[in-house]
Amino acid sequence: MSEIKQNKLKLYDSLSREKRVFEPLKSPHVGLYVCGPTVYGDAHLGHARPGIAFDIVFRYLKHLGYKVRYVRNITDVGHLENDADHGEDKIAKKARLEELEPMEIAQFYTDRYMDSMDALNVQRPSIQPRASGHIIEQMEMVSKILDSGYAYESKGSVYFDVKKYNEKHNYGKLSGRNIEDVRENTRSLDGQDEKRDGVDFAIWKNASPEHIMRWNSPWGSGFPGWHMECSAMSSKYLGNEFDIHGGGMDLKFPHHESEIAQSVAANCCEPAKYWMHNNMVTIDGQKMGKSLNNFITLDEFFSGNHNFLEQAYEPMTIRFFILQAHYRSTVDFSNEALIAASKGYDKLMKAAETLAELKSSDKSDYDVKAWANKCYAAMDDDFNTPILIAHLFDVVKAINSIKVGKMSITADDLELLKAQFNIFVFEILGFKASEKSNNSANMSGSLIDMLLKMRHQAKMNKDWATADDIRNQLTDLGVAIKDTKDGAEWEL
RNA sequence: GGUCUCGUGGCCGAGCGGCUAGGCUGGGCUCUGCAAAAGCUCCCACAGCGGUUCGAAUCCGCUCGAGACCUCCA
Repeated sequence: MSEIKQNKLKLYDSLSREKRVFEPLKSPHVGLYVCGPTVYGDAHLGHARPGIAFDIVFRYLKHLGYKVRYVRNITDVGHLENDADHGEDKIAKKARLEELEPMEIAQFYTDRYMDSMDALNVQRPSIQPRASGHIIEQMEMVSKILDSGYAYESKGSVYFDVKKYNEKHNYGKLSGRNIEDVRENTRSLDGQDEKRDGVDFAIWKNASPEHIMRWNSPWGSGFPGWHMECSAMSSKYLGNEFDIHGGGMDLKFPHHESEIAQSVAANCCEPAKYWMHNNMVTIDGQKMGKSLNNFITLDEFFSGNHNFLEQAYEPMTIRFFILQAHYRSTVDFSNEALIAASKGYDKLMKAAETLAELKSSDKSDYDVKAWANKCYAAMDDDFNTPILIAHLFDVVKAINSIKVGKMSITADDLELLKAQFNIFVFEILGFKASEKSNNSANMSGSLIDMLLKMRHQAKMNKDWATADDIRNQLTDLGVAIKDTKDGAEWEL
């Protein structure tokens, strides 16, 4: 039996709209389901948000000792287009344009998505199920809902009967709206005349002739409704009731709202004990998204190849930037903010190196335990990473002070500090030092050390011209020289 | 139009009844042959107007402004 760390983790539950103490249904096991990407385009900064936010949830829960099964789906089928492409699958549409197999497109962008997430040091979920691989499960769930009487068949499609559901249950409880408001504001969609009520939504959709992705079903040739995949796959891998369901705020309605209704109708219970929603990334104060066409892809950030970008940004800068804001707040993108994040991140990483070489003495001026407790308190308070990062910079100051000799630390405290610092920075926040150390780097390191010796000799002789010449030339090559009391240090 | 969020210093962003985070930027000082780095330090903000309170950025009301969802969206 594994030990769960003593903690008072609270998380904000979107359904009850309050912070609740986290208590898993079947401790030490935790089931976490997050809505993943629709793979018909490159991942942009907006996709990094839930990727990183729930990576933190995943990492922290594991750190606390829970056995977490993290499921994040890949949507490669099912989302309807509006406008000119009534009823045509988004992926199928793209496929037609590029004359590729739909699955080829899906695979291509799935791989690209994974690459981007890997670059951001987002840990891979335990399971990444594809919607197209779970058509049978989805059909089974549609049947169950029909059996329970909360759906009806109409012209080869199956619709969820919201009105009937709402008689006994509350459709709208998650997104905070009532069925009348929804009805009034529903615009006319394809297939509206097939529905008994405008608020009803398709759980199985009849495929029009030009629709490429289609499967035979008891109701005819078609494809699953928009929200079925998450309901079917979450219950398959995590059970009818699991702990946490996450996703972007923009999915609350209608996606998550409908998921709840489907699960109640099919399985007689609500799927998740806690609902978590990350907020949006904005650009010029507006949501960055596909529909507004104002997005910048992660690859573009990494390469700097975009008009908005003044420079390229390291993946870890993006990660740091996102974690400096709380996941439930919007973050506004700007070059200025990213450059600031980049500098702050470098400072943190330098401190990590300094810490590794720190020397202890016989007394401590820094209360390491109190510091660590504050860090845990920040994480326990709904994963408050900005506060955690603020505490990290507090200890960075202490680390630098100890190095300069203005503060001191005992061997025991130093050991604890190293352990906890690494836990918070690398294990929980998931940062990683940039990989500079390889053979050629070692070689150039030796060469730089040699040049520094020559410079030291020149300095002894008060030959400032030579000393400065060596330093300036190294600086031009991108090697920064820092003179300290113990001799010169350098970094790339 | 409906539902709901949010408006914090030069910028980004926490806090959500008192002790006024943190990062970036800018000024000063220490160290140093100079520089860089680091340390110390300064710049004490909470959209506006009322109200509650001994006390409000934090609670309530109104006004103004921004945004999200209501359609695929992370």
